[in-house]
Amino acid sequence: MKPKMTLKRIARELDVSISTVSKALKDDKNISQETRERIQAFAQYYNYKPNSIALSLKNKRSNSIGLIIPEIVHHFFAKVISGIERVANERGYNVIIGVSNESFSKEIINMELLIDTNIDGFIMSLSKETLRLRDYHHIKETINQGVPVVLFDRAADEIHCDKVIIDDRQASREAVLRLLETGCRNIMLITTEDYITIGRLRTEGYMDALKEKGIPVREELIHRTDEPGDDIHEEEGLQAVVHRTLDEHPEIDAIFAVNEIYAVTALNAVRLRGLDVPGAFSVMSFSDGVLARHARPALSTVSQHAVQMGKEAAHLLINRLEAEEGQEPELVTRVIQSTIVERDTTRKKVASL
Amino acid sequence: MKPKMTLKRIARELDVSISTVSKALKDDKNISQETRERIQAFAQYYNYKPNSIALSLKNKRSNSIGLIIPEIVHHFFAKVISGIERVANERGYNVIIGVSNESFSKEIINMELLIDTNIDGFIMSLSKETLRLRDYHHIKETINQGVPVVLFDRAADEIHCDKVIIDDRQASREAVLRLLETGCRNIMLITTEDYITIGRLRTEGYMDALKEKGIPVREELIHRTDEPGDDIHEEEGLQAVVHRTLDEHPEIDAIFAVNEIYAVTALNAVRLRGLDVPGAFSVMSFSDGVLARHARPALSTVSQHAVQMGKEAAHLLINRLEAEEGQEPELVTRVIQSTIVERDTTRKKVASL
DNA sequence: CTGAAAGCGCTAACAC
DNA sequence: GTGTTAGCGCTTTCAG
Repeated sequence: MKPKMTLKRIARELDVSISTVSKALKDDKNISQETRERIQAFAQYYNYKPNSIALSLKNKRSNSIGLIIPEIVHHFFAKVISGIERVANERGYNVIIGVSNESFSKEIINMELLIDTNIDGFIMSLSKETLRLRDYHHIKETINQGVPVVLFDRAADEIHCDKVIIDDRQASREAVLRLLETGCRNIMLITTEDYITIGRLRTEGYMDALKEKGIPVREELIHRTDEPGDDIHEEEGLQAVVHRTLDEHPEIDAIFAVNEIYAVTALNAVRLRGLDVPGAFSVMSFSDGVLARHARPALSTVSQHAVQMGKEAAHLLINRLEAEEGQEPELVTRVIQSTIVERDTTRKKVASL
Repeated sequence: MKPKMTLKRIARELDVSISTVSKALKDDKNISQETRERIQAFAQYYNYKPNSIALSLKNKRSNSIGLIIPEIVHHFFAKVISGIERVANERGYNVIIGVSNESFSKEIINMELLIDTNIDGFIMSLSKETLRLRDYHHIKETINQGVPVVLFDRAADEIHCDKVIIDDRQASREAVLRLLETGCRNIMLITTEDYITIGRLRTEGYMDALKEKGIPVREELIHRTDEPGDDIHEEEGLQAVVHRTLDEHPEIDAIFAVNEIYAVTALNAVRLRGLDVPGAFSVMSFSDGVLARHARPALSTVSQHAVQMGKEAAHLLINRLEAEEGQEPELVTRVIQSTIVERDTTRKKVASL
């Protein structure tokens, strides 16, 4: 293990002072051409790299950004990370991850851990528990301490910071309109409890679409699953719910689900009943995973452009970090456009209502 | 933004020296009980936290570990990360990620980037290109420089370091044996090119099982897909291959695939032909994703225990990092047990051959 | 043109 | 008991 090259070592070897080396490597014109070249060649040869820790200590910035996500084994978040990681690297930043596991306290602990690591700013998506509790003091404090935060996907109005979200309500509305346009009339909604902002917004979008077309909203056709989140548990439970609902309301001719897992589960239940999808029954879903693509029939979805979301978030944060003192950009909320991907669980658009 | 508490500030406020503060906070008995308490109370009150950058500079270790993975939007890797992240956090380390994107050069760039960040060690899984090129100089050099590396999943014999792998050959053998035991005789194999170590090992396991049961290996039943890796492209291509192969060899009564995507694609092709799964045709696959669980019929798989793999890798690395000088543990290769998860694409075990 | 010195926050050996 | 000092690697101001 050869010891790391440092300014000190170079200085000693070349019999100059440390500061001369430092300047020479910065091509400071105060140093004679000759000395500069000698030092640069030497540094080059020995592959000198400045010690980033020392730089951090000096500059009080680490060029690392903290990323807090609720869950990593999750296509949506994985894709967001990939977007973040890409632009962060391009712009010279490292990404340090913390997983809150949907827990309020773990979210806080992780933030503290990362703050102690001297990250320059945060990109995060709030945990479910945080959203339920509506306790955002840790985030507000962080921002007050001068550490910028960018929220993505799961944000909260109460927190004043840059945000990257999709217009869930609008996207949901469009998806439901699409179902209506292809002739569906009785659309069951599978969503989350309302404390999950995005679930609520998607529910509202569903209602918007119905109202827009003069179709009454029937609470019986709305199922709000509680815990399972987008996790796998309780899949059984959801299947049962679908069966029961379809038993009670045989007029239902479509299901709109706020996430992939719900949708695939529902789709399987529907097909088990021998219903023809998409001939007699349609299914549409929000999604960002592989599940939709590989389900049979392949699931039509509202795609969330997760990677773009990550990129956008990273840019916002880094722009702010690199802004001149007092020149910080205004707080913005970027809305990422979502698009409907028609696959095989919906009919092609035929006539307008 | 209140300025950070530092030893210096505490010292100034309390009118003692910096080192007294430092010692007091460490509860050094050399400092009088009284002074200690006074200082501790003050520090506590102002929420003093040592600056980790300064500590890193002093100790020459950052308590961060670098994680290099080929791809993040991938269930297997996401799960591994989650395992790593969990034990790293427990043991007081941060995880910094770099994604090689299956590229040799990006793998190197990422490693350099992370080394410059002064990470204490690496956990990594080799990119496909690296495996194909068999060029491991960057890793060997890193190890030589005294930065420990733990390889998981995609390792190489040539590299001397701790490894966490699954016994792919053995696991594959068992999976194929299982198919044979449930009465399958003509098993098509969908695998990767041989330069992907794990693909090759799984192919060998397939052969082992056949030989063990006295069944000749027929190259016509083995399909080695080239690029698509476990990515989604070329799915069409694979479907076609399956159809062609089944046309030419109607005696085929099972497919064993080395990953989920291949398997689901094949499964869909098989079902499109009207074959009864698992009645007349079985499908089995390696997997670590959600796809298998949600496919219909749900796919029987060899589960890879990715989370455990991550945990194991993190422990190995941290143990080495924290070993006393000269007391480093022996290099080990941990083999993670894989298990067969019987779902609905295979028949229950009935009789032994 | 070059170098000495201070400082970023912390620790540790060594004085007093 | 407490303080001084040096040092981790680097930048930057100020002298020479």
